[in-house]
Amino acid sequence: MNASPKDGRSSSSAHSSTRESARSRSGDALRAAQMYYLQDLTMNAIARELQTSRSTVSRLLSLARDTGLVEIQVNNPAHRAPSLENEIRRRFGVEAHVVPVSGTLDDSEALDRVAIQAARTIGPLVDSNAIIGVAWGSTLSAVSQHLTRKSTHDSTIVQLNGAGNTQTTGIAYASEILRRFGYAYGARVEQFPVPAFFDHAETKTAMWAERSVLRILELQRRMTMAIFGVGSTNSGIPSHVYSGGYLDEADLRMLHEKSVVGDVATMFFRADGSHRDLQINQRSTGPNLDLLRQVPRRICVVSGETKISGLRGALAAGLPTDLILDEASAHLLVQGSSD
Amino acid sequence: MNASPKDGRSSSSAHSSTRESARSRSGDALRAAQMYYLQDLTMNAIARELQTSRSTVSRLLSLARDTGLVEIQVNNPAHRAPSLENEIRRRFGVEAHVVPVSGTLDDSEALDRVAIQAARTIGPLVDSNAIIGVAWGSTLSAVSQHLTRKSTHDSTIVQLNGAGNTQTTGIAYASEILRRFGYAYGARVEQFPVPAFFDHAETKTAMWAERSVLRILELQRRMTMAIFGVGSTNSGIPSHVYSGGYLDEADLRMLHEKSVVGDVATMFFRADGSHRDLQINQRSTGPNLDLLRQVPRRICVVSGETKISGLRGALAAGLPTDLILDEASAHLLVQGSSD
DNA sequence: AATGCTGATGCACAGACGTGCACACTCACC
DNA sequence: GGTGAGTGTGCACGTCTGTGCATCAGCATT
Repeated sequence: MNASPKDGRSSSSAHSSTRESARSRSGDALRAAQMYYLQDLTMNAIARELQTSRSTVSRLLSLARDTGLVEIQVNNPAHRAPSLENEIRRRFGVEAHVVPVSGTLDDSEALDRVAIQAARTIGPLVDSNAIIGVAWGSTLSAVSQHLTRKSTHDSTIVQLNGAGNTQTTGIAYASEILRRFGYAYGARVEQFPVPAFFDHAETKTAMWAERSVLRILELQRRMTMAIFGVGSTNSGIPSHVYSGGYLDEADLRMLHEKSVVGDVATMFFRADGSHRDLQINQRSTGPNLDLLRQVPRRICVVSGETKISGLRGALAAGLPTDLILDEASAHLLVQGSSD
Repeated sequence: MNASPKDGRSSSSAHSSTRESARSRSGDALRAAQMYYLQDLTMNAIARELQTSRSTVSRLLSLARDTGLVEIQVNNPAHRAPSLENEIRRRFGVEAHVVPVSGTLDDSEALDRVAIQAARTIGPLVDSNAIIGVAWGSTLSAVSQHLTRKSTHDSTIVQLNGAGNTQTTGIAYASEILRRFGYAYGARVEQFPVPAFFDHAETKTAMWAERSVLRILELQRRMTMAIFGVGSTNSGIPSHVYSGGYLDEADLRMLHEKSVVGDVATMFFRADGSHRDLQINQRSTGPNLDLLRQVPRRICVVSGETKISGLRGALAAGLPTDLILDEASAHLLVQGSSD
């Protein structure tokens, strides 16, 4: 990053012990973080030692947090009674992270809180040399806004499915989502410049032979992690995909007729997880679900009870390995399904 | 712990979705911690959701921290310029954790801050099924007072060397140190009820064949981690060992004559790390240093510039794998030794 | 030299936080 | 049934912390 060459002037002859060890902003941030979080000094005390003002220390500390210098983990001791997490793991075979939210919140606020916690949960899982597939949609957009930075080497963010669409332009936000991920983890960003759905399956076939597309597909094949939400057909507030002009009337009718319950990255499935025979998936640019299932870590973020039926389908299809969802939905999930 | 059966009174009849999921104190602590550290809510907001007062939330949060529910790490990005840590690793082959302290602190305060940070650094390294050897002395005493709890299964704390001594009684604190470690990590504590030094090497030989002693030695052989300070002969403030009545005049003279620079767990060594020919070690109850070197993780905590020469010896002898020390000492350490 | 721009700083204030204290409740023992 | 120890709670207070604002230094452009 900012390779400030100010270190050359080590000098200061025999400066007893204070000595300007990396007197850079981030160096100070590290020292401040150690003193604050590891030695329990107050910001005032730190300011004195760093010879600066208390408010600067406050800012240094938020820098340290935002920058990933400080990592705060909340570990859920697995050995608690029949916690929701355990229950979900037992029934669906996925690692669950239940986000506590009081039931009386409006949807967008709940989404926001799930997103914050999701972002912080994902952080520690990101490694160097990772290839991270990222979908788009309101959930992922919210998550992307709360990522904390963590510098990695040689990581790549790759778009899971096309976002193109004739009607709205607002969908430039797909690339915005990717950009945020890339920024947070210091990773290359690989967009997937295709529409969400082709009009004709043949076009897809043709495009899938193009080298520009093949490069993306190859990256997707090598993904080490995938992050996505779910769409749900019966959602009260329909997902982007269902209302944003991606699908026409006929498509929607067809989804209903074929008992589709939801989608992940614009690949649709039924309640039992079946999907291979759905024609529309041959026009979708999302990842082949069989391929997706081979990604070592597949994180699904869900907020809102209306998405439950879509989520059930995704679970039946074995798509996620990790599930981050709000408490109310978690309750519904375990209630609705028999043991 | 306190299995308070107070849950029976669920009350509030059909409370829509709040629902008393594990409405125990530590359950609330977990929820509060998630909301505070993962969702950035204020304590007030959390209090509302948990239907309690803000001050209770404050207390829940400190419980969560003390209890190890919340873990705060400060990671030092290795890829910074010639940091002290890197320099020490390169020269001495140990992982260094330099504790920032302004040079103008009195010794006991510096020790305290090194100890706090040491305690927090050690925490994440402790695992289940660990066997942790712990020495005693002023440094370890300070560290033991700041350990944060972390529940483990089936771990053991084993005393590294005897603490018995005819003169002072205050040495009951050796067991106090162990007790604190045991409490913090939920581990069994195995004391080593022998004097620090035998008067006659033969007594040690005899004792070392006793089954009670063999049990401890066997545990020591299987240690997964050892934690110790260093003693330094030229220390201005002499370590306990050198002043507490463990050694007589003749012993001290001998240490000087043989060019002993310090000790770890009452096993002495010279500046070059040599120790096998020191007679006194045959009367000491500390662990054979060759054996100590086989422990996978060996953490040495040092505060105070007077201990540098002892520390140099310990490094020459290859005793620590990890070194936690204050900044001033770290500077001295790298300065004094040629590249 | 004057200019505007960017980013860091300190000040001051409002809001958030930790903690001593008094009180209420539970449980165990008399 | 009474009583006392132990524990958890809310209140109130003083301290600690985040942040808008004005300022200033550094730097590039005119």
